[in-house]
Amino acid sequence: MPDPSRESLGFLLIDAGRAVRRRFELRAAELGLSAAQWRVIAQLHRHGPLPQARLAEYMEIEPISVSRLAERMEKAGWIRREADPHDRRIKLVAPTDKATAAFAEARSIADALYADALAGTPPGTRETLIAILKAITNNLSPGTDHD
Amino acid sequence: MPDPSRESLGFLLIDAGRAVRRRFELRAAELGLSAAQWRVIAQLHRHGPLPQARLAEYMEIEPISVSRLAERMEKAGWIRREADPHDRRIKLVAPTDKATAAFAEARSIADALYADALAGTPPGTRETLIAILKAITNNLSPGTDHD
DNA sequence: TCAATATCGTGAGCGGGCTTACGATTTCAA
DNA sequence: TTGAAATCGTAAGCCCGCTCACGATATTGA
Repeated sequence: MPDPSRESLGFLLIDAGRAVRRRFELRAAELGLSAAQWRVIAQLHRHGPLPQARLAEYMEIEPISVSRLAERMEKAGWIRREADPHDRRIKLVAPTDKATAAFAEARSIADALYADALAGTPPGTRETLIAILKAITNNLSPGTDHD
Repeated sequence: MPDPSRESLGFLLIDAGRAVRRRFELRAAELGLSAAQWRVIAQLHRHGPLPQARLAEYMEIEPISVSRLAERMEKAGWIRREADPHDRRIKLVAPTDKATAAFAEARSIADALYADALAGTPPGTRETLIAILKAITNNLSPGTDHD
């Protein structure tokens, strides 16, 4: 039998993603930052202050998930949520100084982690993997117009 | 700036995994089977009836997660949980006929999904990706003795 | 102008992960 | 033999996704 579980692309993908997340959170535990929270901060540093709806698009999750996430992050002092002066529906999310400081830390944790993850693989593996993952996400995402 | 979010291996991995899971569950919705539940059934068909602790090891999740998952699956009629005659601590998990029937269905859904996911990529991409993902999981898992 | 439509954020409730902590068993070593 | 240690399953309580449903606000079109 062709090993219905271990050879399954989906299983492997989900396993690998979970392993990376688990390791990151283990090492970033003292920062008090989860993987999802780090993703938020990274988006904010990339794009500047954002409405929650925009954040949801960039992260490719649902607005309600951003709502909960932002609520916890605001409570923990990672972000501020300010009213948009031009549109009273919108809450503009911005990183605090604490978030900006943690960003660099988390980045280096992640870099070290990726090095660990790819240890022992041939050179160029990272680029190959990135290209494949982008293709997969593009192929499977409905609004297919990333990057 | 080197695109701190979109180029991040972790983000890409998590995004791709989520995209695959989302698509699978969309198509398997009429089976009433989630990705995690399908993983359980796949393990049972691979290994036969298992104690929950063994299932947790194979799936690389915590026993408590299996506990909840199995509880829901039992209620939905996917599995039975029987007492082990030789060890009263153990609950042996076995698939029902309903699960066995759904297994083949889900398998073909997954196969079609993987084909979609890798559409437009060079031949051999699948094998390359599988090899890399296995390496990552091995590198990052504590008990490192998989396949 | 003003009613229909679209967008924004969130409540309720659920699935699936996790850590920590526990009682019930079994196994093992003194 | 018996007490310590390991193993099994689960309760409690959290984070992070989701669908469905909703009020509030903007935008648009008749």
